[in-house]
Amino acid sequence: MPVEWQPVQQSRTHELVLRSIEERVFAGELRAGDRLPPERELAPVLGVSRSALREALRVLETIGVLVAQPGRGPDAGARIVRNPDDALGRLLRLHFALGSYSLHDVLEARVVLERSSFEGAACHAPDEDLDEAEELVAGMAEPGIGVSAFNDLDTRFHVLIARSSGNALTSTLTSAVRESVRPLILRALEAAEDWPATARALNAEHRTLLTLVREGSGPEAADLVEWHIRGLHGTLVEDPTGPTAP
Amino acid sequence: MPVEWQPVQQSRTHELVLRSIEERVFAGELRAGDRLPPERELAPVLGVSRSALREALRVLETIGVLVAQPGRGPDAGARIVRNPDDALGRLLRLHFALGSYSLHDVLEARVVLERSSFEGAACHAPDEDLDEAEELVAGMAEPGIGVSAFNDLDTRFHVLIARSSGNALTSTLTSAVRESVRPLILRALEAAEDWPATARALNAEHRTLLTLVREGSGPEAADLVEWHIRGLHGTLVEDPTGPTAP
DNA sequence: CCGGCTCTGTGGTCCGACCACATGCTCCGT
DNA sequence: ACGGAGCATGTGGTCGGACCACAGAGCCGG
Repeated sequence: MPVEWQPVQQSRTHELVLRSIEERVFAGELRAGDRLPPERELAPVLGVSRSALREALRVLETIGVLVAQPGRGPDAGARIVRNPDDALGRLLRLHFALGSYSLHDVLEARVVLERSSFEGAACHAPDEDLDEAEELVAGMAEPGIGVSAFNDLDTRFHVLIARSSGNALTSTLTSAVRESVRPLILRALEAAEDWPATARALNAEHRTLLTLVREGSGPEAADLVEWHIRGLHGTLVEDPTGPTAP
Repeated sequence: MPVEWQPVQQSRTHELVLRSIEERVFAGELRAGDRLPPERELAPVLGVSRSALREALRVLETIGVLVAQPGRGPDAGARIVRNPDDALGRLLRLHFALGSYSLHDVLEARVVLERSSFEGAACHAPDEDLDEAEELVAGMAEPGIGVSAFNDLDTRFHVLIARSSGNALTSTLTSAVRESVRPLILRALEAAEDWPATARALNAEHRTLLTLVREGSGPEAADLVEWHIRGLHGTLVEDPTGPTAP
């Protein structure tokens, strides 16, 4: 006796097409860089209309597994790629906007992921990344910097550290989560009572973080970034017009 | 002067439609449970063809933000939902198959996420979830259990703990990451030299984990699950036919 | 040799039609 | 008056064909 009922197999054509292409990927027959046949050829081979095929391709495109460009030549057509970041970012942004995740959940996830990022960065970050981070920190220290510009640089700082941690997966997740709360952080910073003082405090933390990473003090950097994130999120509030529990 | 060049705005119609719907979500005008107008009405309102609109809807559907079903009545049509798990799972599975992430990256991500899951579960897990976990552990302890069935139960165990941790986001991420390595773990278990002994060892760890969670020993549970995961991943190997560096 | 032109192939879009299905309504028989 | 069979309606899903915009390939003339 089966332990559980499974939802019956949907038979929408584009899902079948999608499954067919996915299987080729899982089997290793389709690899990054490969090109798919032109839509007008592939559709009749699969026995579906071009529309159905296109919807499947669109799905793969939103997952960040496929890009398509018109024209002619070696770069034209539909190609398998690996670009998960945009896809993951859009996914989390939308779901956060819909209230699938509470602010508290995002906070905890950020803490966990960025702790790992900074520990990894303390071990593996190449110098050029740290130099770039240095520039970002310097940019945030510019006197009279606007809230919006500060937020952009801060995002890039955290994302850069994540990328330099040497772990592509946690890097992607960190970026996506950070991006998903970007508008919220922006509003929080705009609501700050004494913006210059806030900026100075955050900058001091950034500079200390970078120093700890440079000298390889992973655990200390992790603790500080946790404190850094919790401090900032403490000033955030749930968007009153936005997501709430159902 | 802008600090950086931005890629020029693509003008593919379905992307404009997508952006338009996304903005409604971000603005809070579209909330979970809302219904979109029928495709045949919405397309002319947006000034696009039905095909272009449908491609945008398909994107939203793969993100887990929309479901559509034909027919008539209150449940028919396109509805805004919050179902990120399937979307995230498919995304990570495909990208892992394409080699966007190395096995090591996934291991570290699992460690970080599941540590957090078990710590959270030790604090907030409701008793009924732990009872269900108990059943799963008991199921895995059945003598003569097959590798495949064991793998299924093990997956459900880890996912259940993640869900009971009270954090929807880390839960989703944990599930997705665990699912993405499921086939790999399956092959590793199948290749185990002494499967019954392996199963016994894993079961002992599961039982101890559950006990630690029940008594609220978060840090100890986190340490054990890290050891548990690292031990299992140590037996895994990169798929020789599968993803490799470009 | 080179510059411009045309040809060709690609994805992107649009239109109109039909299909499958589930609901809601009507209408007839009891 | 009630109930069930059957039709009407509205929804997403699919299909086929046509056209558009664009970018490279190849030709042709200077």
